[in-house]
Amino acid sequence: MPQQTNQRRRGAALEETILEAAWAELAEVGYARLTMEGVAARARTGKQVLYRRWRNRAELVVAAMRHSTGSIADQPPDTGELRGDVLAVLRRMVERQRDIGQDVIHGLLADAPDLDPGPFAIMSEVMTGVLERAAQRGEIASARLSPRVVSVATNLLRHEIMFARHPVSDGTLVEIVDEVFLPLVHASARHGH
Amino acid sequence: MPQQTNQRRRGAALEETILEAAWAELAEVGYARLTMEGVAARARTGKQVLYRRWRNRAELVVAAMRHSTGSIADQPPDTGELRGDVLAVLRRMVERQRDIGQDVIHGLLADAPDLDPGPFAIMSEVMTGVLERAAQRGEIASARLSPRVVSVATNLLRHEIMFARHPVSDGTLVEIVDEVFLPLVHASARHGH
DNA sequence: GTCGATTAGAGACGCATCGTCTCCAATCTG
DNA sequence: CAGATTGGAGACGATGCGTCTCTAATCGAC
Repeated sequence: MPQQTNQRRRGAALEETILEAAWAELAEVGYARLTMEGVAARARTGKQVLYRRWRNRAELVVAAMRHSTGSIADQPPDTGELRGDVLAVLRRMVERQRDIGQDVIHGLLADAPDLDPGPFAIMSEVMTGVLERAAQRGEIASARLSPRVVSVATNLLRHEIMFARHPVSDGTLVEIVDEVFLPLVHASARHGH
Repeated sequence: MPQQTNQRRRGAALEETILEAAWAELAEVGYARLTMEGVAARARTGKQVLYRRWRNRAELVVAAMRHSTGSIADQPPDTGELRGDVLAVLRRMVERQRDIGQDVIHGLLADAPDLDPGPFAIMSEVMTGVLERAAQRGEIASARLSPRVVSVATNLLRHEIMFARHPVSDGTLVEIVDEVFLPLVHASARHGH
């Protein structure tokens, strides 16, 4: 008779299982109905094991998101053209929204108002990079724009994502870029800095 | 011995009491910890009376908000100048945010994703009015701007309200108006919409 | 005014989930 | 091998949900 080791998981391996269980649960029942007991059951472990690692649902979900989706900053776009780059960034945000789900964003905002704002601020940096490359190509006079202008496209899109009832359409992205972002970039050039 | 009528409240009077109780509860414990039992207790009535009128917490809170705060559309600003009018609108939004509380907005978004979007769309109309009056004064060439541009200031502010950890500063409003909204309005004029 | 219809006031109920706690056994460390 | 750590499982009290039930106050029709 083969030795029936129970193969009890621990440490990192266990953590991985839990985060994947949380991610699956999120996809299946959504944030509002995700429960600690549900995740524990799916991961075949006890609640205590979850609470040992994360203080609450919000923290667990944030960890699961980090584990299962990459950062947009990882692969900056490079289409060789400012407009294409900006659109690419926005499209990636929309894609990410689809993966994560609107209800998760709403839920996290409600549950964890003191959430780390880092992941939001990072879009500013991505846009700064895009603009700098456009300036190097000579597409725009200078990348020295007001931070407000730099982040206007990503902020408008985030607003759209928060309040729209349907997935944000590509047409919306094009509007944001062509009617708001690019005109502002060019207007700034005209008036110096 | 005076007749001791119990003065049992009904109908509109009772409803008023409840909405005020909900509003007070909201101010005292916030949305996340507002409970139906709490509101009922404060209004000295039973839960059933609440559930007879509103299907859930979110609906009750929305009703309480409507009852206790006016609409921004009620008194359109008139400073005689486009910039002043837009700033006045944004300031009123901030004021309203202060009255209502960020956590209420987050909570409602999470609890009632199918919330009536009317109250949001209305800001677009307010801005349209402001722009039309500016056009009549001859301040701008035409009020026929892209809807995206018309609502850019209010949308950016709403984004700020959603994600900012502190009350939105007046400086932020000025930035939105001077660095984004007005440049866009003028740029549109140049290219003739 | 009397009388039925309505609905306020109060709270019990069953359910779900929270976050804590307890227990035993599997696994790791030395 | 022995002791320490941690996983697996679930009981526990607390809380609040939304429903239901019961009595009594009030209303409207006559």
